[in-house]
Amino acid sequence: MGVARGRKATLASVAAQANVSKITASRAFSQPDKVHPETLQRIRETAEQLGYVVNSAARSLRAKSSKTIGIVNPDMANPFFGGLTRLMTLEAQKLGYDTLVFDSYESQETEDRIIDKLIGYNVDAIILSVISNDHHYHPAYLNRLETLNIPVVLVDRELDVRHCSGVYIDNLDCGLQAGRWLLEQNAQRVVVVSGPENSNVARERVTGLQAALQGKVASLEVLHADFFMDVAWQETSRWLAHNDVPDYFIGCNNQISLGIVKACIEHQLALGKQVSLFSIDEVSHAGIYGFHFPCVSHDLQEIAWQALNLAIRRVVDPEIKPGKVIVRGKVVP
Amino acid sequence: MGVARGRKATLASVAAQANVSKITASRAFSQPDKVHPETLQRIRETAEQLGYVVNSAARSLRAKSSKTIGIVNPDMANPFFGGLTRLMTLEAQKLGYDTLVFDSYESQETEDRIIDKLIGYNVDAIILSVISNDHHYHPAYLNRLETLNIPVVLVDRELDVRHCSGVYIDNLDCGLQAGRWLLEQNAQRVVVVSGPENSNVARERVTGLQAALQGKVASLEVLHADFFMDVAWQETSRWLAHNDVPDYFIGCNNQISLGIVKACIEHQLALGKQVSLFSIDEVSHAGIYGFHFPCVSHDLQEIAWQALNLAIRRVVDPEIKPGKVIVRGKVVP
DNA sequence: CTGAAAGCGCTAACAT
DNA sequence: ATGTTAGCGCTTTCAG
Repeated sequence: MGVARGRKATLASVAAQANVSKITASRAFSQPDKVHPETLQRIRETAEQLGYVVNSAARSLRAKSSKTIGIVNPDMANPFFGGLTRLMTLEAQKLGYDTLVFDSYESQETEDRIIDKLIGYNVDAIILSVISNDHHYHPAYLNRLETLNIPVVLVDRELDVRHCSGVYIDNLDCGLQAGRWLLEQNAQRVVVVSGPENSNVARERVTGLQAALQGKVASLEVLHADFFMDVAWQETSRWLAHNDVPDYFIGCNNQISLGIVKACIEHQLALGKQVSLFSIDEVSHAGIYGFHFPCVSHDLQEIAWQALNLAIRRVVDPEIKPGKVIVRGKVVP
Repeated sequence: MGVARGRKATLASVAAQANVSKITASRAFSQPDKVHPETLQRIRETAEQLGYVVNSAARSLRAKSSKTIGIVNPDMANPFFGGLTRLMTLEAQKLGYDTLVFDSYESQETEDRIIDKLIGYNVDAIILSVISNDHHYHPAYLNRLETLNIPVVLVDRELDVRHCSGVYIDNLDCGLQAGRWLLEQNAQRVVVVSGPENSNVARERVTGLQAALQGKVASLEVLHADFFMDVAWQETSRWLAHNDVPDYFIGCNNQISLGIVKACIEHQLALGKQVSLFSIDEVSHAGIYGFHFPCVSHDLQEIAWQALNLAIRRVVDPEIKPGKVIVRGKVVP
């Protein structure tokens, strides 16, 4: 429609057409309140007509802030991270920021590359769930981000890094709450399927469970899997082959719980009758398939909001120190 | 490490340090084969040491190609789109392209905004699953994209737009294959839970089913839901309350099938015994919860590859006309 | 294989 | 409220 073929409308063309200077046209899009309403409208109309859209690349290059936040997750297919990302994106939108979302596929190399990419895009901050469960994971890019004064907010997987903010789950409390709830149910024989041994998240949850249950139940056994479904399924299955059915299985995250479900069903155990499952994190699709598993659930909305808040705060005022927020889950019986 | 605080290393700084001109340093990252190996290595080392990363914004601004492809989906939480996106991203990587991934949240307004954003990022092409099921949906941005010569590849949801490439599923064939398979199982009373009436995808699948089954089964009824779980669940549930249990339910996509599962289980029907389910698209988590539903399954890897191929082809040679690829599913019994 | 100059589209800093 | 100038970091083009 009246646009030269293959030629992109620029601020210059809009400005010329609307009889204003480039900078006024610029302000019409970045600081509309500093432009006279009539002028503003004329510019807006011209832009519309020319099909003009702001060139983010040029803006990022010149402006102090790109109004963009990077989000990096190890596995977007995991509903915990996928859901969180969607909520953070919505939250960012409200604050006038775009998000650039990347999946690191649980790969360290990919994570490295993505962070470089995000630096290259001049993001104002990075919200990051690292691929590692190890508290002492310290990838080289963290130093670079510190040097560049790009605020980092870690989510869920905690690292021992002073210059990063963090939103973490109170994992000890998760375990404690879960344990207390099980006591109320008079659970006697309890089997915990936990995550990898080097994972803080896993360890703390187990510690909480043990603190609440030790000595108060007939037996408390801990299996170690990792945070993926398959291993948890195999471990549970193996265990079931050699032991009597317990009162309760406890899954230490959503993927593990799925593994437990699969194993129990394969062993033809009536879940909820012969054996029960308590999950930390909600169990995907349970309701659809006719199950209800009590769990400790986390308010993703809250986590998303906190993460964004921690990020933006430091973007707006670089003097502000990194913050740390601990989010507590609650039992959904 | 030796980097000035808060100051980003630039090509100029790398070049100075390595005793070469900016352009040689530039080539070291964009066309390494055109730089003498020794020089190359010196530049690379200097860059490493300075923590230099290419500034994508500046590159996108100046270069012909940003080596970036935009991906837009209506719902990343749907495993069909989520999975596809992951595969397309991997495929793009192999070809040396980055992807910018956005979720339109099934909202037209968001879709509009995202497309503008992508134009602003100077993406080389856009791979798009639109929010609408309507064949005649024709958002204004499509004209803009045509004018700008930005190739568009539509995925799954077909639009009647000449200048867009497309990767579509052979929906009629889906229905036919499903129908034939049901005949082999001697299905007699069949209930199809379909998508919205204005959806081509839904209509074609139903047409295929009807063509295969009409007159060859005792009864064939079609319910209309939409492509989300909840409505399919309610419709199925309502139907079950007033009718005898059929031999087979057919779910016209993965979300609908989940709705059917939920309704059947709530009505205490033994899935696979009292009533069976055939799904178009795989049913999420079925295996975990102890079910196996025969389905028509689509090779996401193939779809992802085709989409990328169609996109890149036109990026590389703008003279190439939009292409259209139809992908056929196959029955997984 | 390497370089010098020009400029992509935008906005910060300073005018007016 | 609006304009002028300069320059962000890179790659294109033309030149050796």
